[in-house]
Amino acid sequence: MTAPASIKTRFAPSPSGHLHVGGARTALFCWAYAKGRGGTFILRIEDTDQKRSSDAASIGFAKDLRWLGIDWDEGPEFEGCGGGPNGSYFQSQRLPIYEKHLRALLDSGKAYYAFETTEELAALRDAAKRENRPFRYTASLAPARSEAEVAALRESGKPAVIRFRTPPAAITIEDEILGSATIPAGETDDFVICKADGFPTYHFAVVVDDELMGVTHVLRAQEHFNNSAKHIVLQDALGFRRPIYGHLPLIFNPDGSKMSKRDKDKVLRKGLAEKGVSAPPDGTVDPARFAAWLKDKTTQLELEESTALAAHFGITLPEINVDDFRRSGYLPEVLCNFLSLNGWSPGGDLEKFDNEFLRTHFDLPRVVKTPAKFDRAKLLSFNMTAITTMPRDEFVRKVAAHGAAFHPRFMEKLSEGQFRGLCDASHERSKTLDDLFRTNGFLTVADDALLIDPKAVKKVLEGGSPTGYEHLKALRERLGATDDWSVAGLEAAIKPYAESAAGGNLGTVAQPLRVALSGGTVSPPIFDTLAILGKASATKRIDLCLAHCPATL
RNA sequence: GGCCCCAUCGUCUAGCCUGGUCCAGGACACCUCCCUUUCAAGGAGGACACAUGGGUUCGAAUCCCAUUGGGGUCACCA
Repeated sequence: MTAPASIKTRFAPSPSGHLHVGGARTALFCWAYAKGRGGTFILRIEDTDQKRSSDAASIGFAKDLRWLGIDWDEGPEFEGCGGGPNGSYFQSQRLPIYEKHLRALLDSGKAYYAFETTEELAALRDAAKRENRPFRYTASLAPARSEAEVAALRESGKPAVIRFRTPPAAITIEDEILGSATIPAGETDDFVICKADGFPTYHFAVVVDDELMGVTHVLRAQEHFNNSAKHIVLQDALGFRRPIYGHLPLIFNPDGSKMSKRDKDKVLRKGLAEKGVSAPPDGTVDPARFAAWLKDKTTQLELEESTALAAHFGITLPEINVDDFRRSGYLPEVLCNFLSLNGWSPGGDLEKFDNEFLRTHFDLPRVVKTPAKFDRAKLLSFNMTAITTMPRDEFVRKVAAHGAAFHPRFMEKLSEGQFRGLCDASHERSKTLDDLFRTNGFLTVADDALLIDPKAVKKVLEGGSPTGYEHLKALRERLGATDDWSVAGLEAAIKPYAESAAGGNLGTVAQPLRVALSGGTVSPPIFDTLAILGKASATKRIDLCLAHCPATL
């Protein structure tokens, strides 16, 4: 067979925490590259670090990937994706495979046991640093031992790692995105390929799996660039093929810092400080844990804890992970589109496209070499365009699904008719699927529990001539006599009043109403707000508001 | 610090490979005005970049070199 082997890419996350947007973009590009060329896309779980990996994280990754519209041909089985002849796709379940190849390297003298403890290595590194020279581990650092001595040490149970005997030669990495780069001899040291706990290191597992799974193209973040040198020497030693490499530019925060969960902690600390919070509300975080966290800025809360705290205090945490963006009401297709634009472009002026377009157009030469700063404002703009241009029914459907998932209490309190009315009033002003829930809390509080912003009272109700209260009182009479509470009916009832009492300036009469109904100066258009609330609730709110007005009226 | 990589508006980028059509295009953000029922949105304008210095060339954003700046990496984490 001389036909070119079909293309095979893989996304290989380590299942700790949540799927980061950077990882999502890597997955997207790997997926698009393979699928656009009739190839195969693999999802492989790199769980060789026992301490950090969790099943929950693996499932979370799979879910996030599916939400983004990414499917995999081989990998863990999830919602119809995965399976395949090269399993297991969990590295922790492939230990015998790694051991076999480790054995071969050991037997041929290309790898050796090393017995230094973590502390000893740290001391060596420190010493090197003091002398201002780089530390590189080589076999010559360890005392010369005969085979029998090594065997005896092994026998005694002394912890040992296996190191690769890196050949003393320069290594050239051919990269489809960056071009080729040569790492000088001696830069790559005798790195560890098997840890003391018997698990292979990332370097070893990746090389073995990519070979065995038939991976032809390795697309990964640029932070792995130097690792490729290690992988190449390993491939040579094991007699493996060399895949084609492509290292993708990194994605940073606008200030150039790394996007990490630390960012959430920072915002949360700041928000809590501004609000003067010194103890956690019940049901959010354990008080002792909270106190410890507050004291030590280097520690971080669990994601669930910070999310609960932020929700309680109305603090908006920066989105970092894919599920953060989902929670915030971004559309998956928009996130994919925007992520693709960070590091790749189809050329020309086109920038709005879907995954199908990406699949058929993505290529390596057009990947940019420079790191990108993640611009949420532009993402938000894309999201709004997508939302406001979708059909109304689709919007209602998506908002309802979002509400069911993230705002069940809100959904319960609204009737179907009210919800539909709210959607009609909010569609064209929604930047996210979450906006409507965040900004219309006044709809779900009891009429007599509505808090009115004092600043709004002062400005809108007490101010003006006639005052807002006076308008409100007049409006209350008209509304009481109105039975048609449709948006059009309400408009017909109120507009004439605005004509006669405010010279046609609807704003003058709408704002007092808005404050009485919503407690603040921002709400959906006033006729919609009235209609959604309904006559009973709206008139009650106005009455309650009027009851608080100064006696001078 | 060693090694590797990179360098166009504030940001994401087009153009660069195959020098002239680029006094550098688009998008988001920003500014001004208009519209307006709050918040948004919308309409019309506007400001804004080839990091610097040397070459090569009739001609350079595009090719070469240096400087500066940025990033990555130097783990029994991936």
